[in-house]
Amino acid sequence: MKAEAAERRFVRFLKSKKQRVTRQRLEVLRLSWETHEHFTAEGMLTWARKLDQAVSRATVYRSLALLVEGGFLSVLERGKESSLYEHSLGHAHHDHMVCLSCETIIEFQCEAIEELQRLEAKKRGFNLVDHSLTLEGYCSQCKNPAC
Amino acid sequence: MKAEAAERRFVRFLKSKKQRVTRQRLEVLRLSWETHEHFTAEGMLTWARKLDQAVSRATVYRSLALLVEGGFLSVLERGKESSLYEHSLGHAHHDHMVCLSCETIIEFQCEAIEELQRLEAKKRGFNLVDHSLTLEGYCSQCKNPAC
DNA sequence: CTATTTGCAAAGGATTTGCACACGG
DNA sequence: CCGTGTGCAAATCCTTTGCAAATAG
Repeated sequence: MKAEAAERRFVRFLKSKKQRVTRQRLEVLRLSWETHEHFTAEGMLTWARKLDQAVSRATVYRSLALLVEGGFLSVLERGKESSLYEHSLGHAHHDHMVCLSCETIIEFQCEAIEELQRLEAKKRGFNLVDHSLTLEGYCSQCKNPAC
Repeated sequence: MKAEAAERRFVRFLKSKKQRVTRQRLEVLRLSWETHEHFTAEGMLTWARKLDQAVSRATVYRSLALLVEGGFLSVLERGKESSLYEHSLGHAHHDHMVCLSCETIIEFQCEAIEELQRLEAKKRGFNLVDHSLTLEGYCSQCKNPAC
């Protein structure tokens, strides 16, 4: 999805929630569309401050949460490490493999896994909303130090 | 696996790492075998203090990390929430469904999903070490408020 | 003996919050 | 204008760390 379309959709989303369209919120949305990498809240703050030195950390966090809630961004939580965000609208869902050595993130999709998840959920009368799957290991460029 | 067997194995594990067998470490191991629920570090601290008021929070955290490293416990990380631990040695691997409403945790196993994960990893020359899969949604007792 | 561990309290880091002011609709 | 949103700094929460004293082997 193009940045402009995302923006229009975000404005609609805000209005539907009776929330206001502010410069800061649009800025965070636009910036998140300008990269195809995963980014942190802190990274977003740095970018936003290049445009507007007054943007506050709190606003960046609040805007990111709003964008996640609206499905514009998806989050990759990393335990104690800061969360990574990526714009998701119009991107097919995917999961991640994270290299324990170089921290590279490889995205992958597997419809069969998704289907099995839905099946397992259904078996238990569980109403599936979302899921997160992360594979940990060593990427092809990093030898596994443990072996 | 029985508690005693786990204990013997833990002692062996510690020796192999040239680490010492201490009262505190054994206590944390034993206590983690006494419940079949998931527990937090703070919960473990509370239990441990019933036996020994002097146990420190730091030691509990350090022991839990050691037990995880040795494969005695597995962790369920929950973003900003505190991690949940459960004893895992001798338990088949399983994944979790977490109810967004009542927070109930349902465990499930699906060998087919595991197999597909291995396949996806192999495709990309990724040396798989571990994985975490969590399904979020609403359990059969909680109506999905969003619908 | 002497290298590890422990307990304590203080530090840490990511994220959230309270509040007065700014501002969108 | 009125109710949200923002910026700031302080607070929070879980977890980790530094260090002197205790202790395992």
